[in-house]
Amino acid sequence: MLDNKKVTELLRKKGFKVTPQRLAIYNVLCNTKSHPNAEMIFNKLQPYYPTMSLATIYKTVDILNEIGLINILNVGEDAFRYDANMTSHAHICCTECGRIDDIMMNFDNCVTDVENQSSYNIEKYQFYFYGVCAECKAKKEKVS
Amino acid sequence: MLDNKKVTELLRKKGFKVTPQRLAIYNVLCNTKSHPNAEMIFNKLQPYYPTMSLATIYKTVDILNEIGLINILNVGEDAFRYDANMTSHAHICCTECGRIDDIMMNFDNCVTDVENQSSYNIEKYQFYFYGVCAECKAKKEKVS
DNA sequence: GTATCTGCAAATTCTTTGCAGTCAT
DNA sequence: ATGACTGCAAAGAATTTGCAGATAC
Repeated sequence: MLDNKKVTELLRKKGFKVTPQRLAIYNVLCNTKSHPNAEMIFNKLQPYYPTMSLATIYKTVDILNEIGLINILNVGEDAFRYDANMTSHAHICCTECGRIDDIMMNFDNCVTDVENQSSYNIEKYQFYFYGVCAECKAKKEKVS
Repeated sequence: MLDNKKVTELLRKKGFKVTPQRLAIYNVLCNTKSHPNAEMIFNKLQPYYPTMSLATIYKTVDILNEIGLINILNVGEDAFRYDANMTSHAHICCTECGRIDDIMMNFDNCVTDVENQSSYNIEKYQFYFYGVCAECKAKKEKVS
């Protein structure tokens, strides 16, 4: 969740150019909690950057991921989702409506355990929980 | 990891027919630890079922997943991977060579914590760790 | 000024679908 | 006997690639 000035510095330091598109895409990700996929980012920016293409979004999220500004999520859908929240946390997906929420919980002790048990050097992790969210639970009860 | 007799019973009970292809695909998954994708399963069965198509594999893994015999994994590659090990465990992926290993560790206490913190009913979870495996670590050291 | 970037279109790749013939029950 | 299944080919969908013109530096 860096401001444009910091993002600019970081992009330059890593050898990438700073373009309005790149800043805009990162800002979309900073200002949402919905973990959008490429198309959702595209739709959000459509009014402001009507000529922007999906290819630019894909190229940009790759760069943002490479320089450590965002994470790429795989919840099991056909499309990837993107997240600018880089603090250690997990995700929980509703199997009914598809929403994805953050679980702001730290699992670093799990990482230590796993590193001790395996022969890997662990760089990062992704935890996904699946279940029915409160809203969908309520809806289901109303029906039955 | 059920035997053919138990798989047969389960398929019938859930209203699916029992075919040699279905048993063969499940058996491939039971007899490997490499978490194959559809194409790998296809290649493995090619000598024995030379006319089997990828479509059959995709349809079958969907059914096996639906009746609780396998899990579908998304490690972040382009293709899904399949796992017949249904005991609670996590996966660790080597970012160098792409291998996927099991972490036979139980994370049920995390599930309880998350269920308490969120308003979800949790049905299942997937934990993915990413890092460099022992073999790739050794290779890298030799080069430098 | 020049190397990189954007945006378009085409290509690629994994997965799904429709359908005719086959098989399980 | 019949409803479900297989296998083929074609379709679908997300992502990547190639390239010409535009832009950051």
